[in-house]
Amino acid sequence: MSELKLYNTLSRQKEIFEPIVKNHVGIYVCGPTVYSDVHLGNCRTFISFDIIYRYLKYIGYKVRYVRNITDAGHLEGDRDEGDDKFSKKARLEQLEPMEIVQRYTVGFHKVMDLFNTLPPTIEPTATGHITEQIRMAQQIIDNGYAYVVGGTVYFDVEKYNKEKPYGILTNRKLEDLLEGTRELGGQDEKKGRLDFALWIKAGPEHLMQWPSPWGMGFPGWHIECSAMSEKYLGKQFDIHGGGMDLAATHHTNEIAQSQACYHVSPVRYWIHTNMLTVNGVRMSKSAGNGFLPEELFSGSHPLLDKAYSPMNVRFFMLQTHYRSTLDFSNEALQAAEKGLKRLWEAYETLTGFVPDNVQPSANNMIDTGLDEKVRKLVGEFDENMNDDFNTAKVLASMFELVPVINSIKDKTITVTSLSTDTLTLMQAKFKSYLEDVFGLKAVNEADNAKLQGVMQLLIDIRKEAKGKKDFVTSDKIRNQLTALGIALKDEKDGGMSYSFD
RNA sequence: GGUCCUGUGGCCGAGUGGCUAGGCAAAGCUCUGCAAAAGCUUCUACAGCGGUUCGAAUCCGCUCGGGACCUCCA
Repeated sequence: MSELKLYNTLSRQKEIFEPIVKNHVGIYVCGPTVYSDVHLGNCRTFISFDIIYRYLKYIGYKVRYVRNITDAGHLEGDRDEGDDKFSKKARLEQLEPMEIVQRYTVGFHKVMDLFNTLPPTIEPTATGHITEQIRMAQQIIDNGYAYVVGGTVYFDVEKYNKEKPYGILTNRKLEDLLEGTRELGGQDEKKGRLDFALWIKAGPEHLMQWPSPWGMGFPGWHIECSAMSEKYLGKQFDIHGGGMDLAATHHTNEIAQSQACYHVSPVRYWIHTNMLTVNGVRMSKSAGNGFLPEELFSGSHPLLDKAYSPMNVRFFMLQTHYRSTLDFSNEALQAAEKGLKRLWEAYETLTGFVPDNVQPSANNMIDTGLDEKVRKLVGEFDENMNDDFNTAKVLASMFELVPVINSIKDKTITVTSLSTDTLTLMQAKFKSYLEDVFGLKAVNEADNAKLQGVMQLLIDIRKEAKGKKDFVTSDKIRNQLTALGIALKDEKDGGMSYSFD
């Protein structure tokens, strides 16, 4: 099998993945800021990393997957003087900040569960790691890369840049970055325009504040990820991920903080996922074009024609590479829905095949050409995932196998055309990929025993009617079931099957 | 202005210089009491203009268009 290659933002090219500790992977992903509902764009990132996490496990790594919950310190405005997002929302709704945090954390977990994403192995919160953040800020001060002004601690970007390239992650020079920044006003207390706060002095109006060596205050946004990733993954770890929008500021600052604190570059591979767009424009909270998962599942959003299931959306996302933007539209979702149905039904059919152990005779010779084609396509699953997690290509290979599966079902091809090994391999790989790596599951839990009994009864009655050429009765059964969203299909061998829309 | 990404057939979308991506839609055929499903077949595109090359969607240059980041956002 080929080696896993992944695109590293730091080098702007695909690199062969080599973990720091053999057989183990440490991965940190920036999680949500829980002051409002997660929208679908947020979900895309977490679903992408869920698949990366699942794949790393699938190829045998022991993975420690840390994804934080930001529940403090994220400022509302673009300056270091705004209120914290939680305080603001809490004041607005007359709630405790922690009630806000709890509500949206629970909501986030519920949505992640609907999308069938696995929980991270550690999910630390910023408020649970205040002392770690204070300690780190202090160390950065002691190392000479931060300074205190009136109870606020600032990171000295220009000093840091003299030793290490500050803009390394997004390939920017400090001078260019400075150009894009406004002049410091008279009110500003920080020395450099790019300096950012590690710790922020709290005023009496701030609802969330903690004691520190510099007085009462709360942590800056970037320090939490540096402190928590170091605590659980070490001073240097394998993979750090997040949305592309975080690279330029948040992740750039994380690198600077960790480097200034521990004198080592914290992350080996930076992975960034691209944005979800609506009509070509990025979905975001501030643009007001966000889709809530609920609106999608219920079809209540004005731009949607109908409801789409979580698995439908997950599949839709798999059809695009994680580093490409993905545009969200009715048409695309409907196409994905039909594609998933076709693929999933083929998968269920495949699962039902029993490998034939009969010795090949003149009548059931193995079709070597077909057998090789199947093996080749199945082999491509791993190859394509190893190529920077190309889920779209894996699905393409799977779809090419669908006609083979359906032809076996229709007896156009005999099961014995494939060797037992090949058939078993195909079954195993489909299961591994669709369920374990892609995290898809059957949309309709049709394994309700009573419902199955009723369906079997209707099928028997219809068969009898058809046998007597009583097509009025047989059509009535089928048509009424269709109206209920149950498709009854006559199979080639005289049997009948059904599926739920 | 700076740093990048991007422009693929009706739509969505993969694409490592030479081999049919794939999905959806559409058309025809087969199967079928009818239908649905399924199978087979058809639709063979790479923004424009130059260049490199035996050969480019893929590399280089220019032009035009779209987007992201540089300020809170996955």
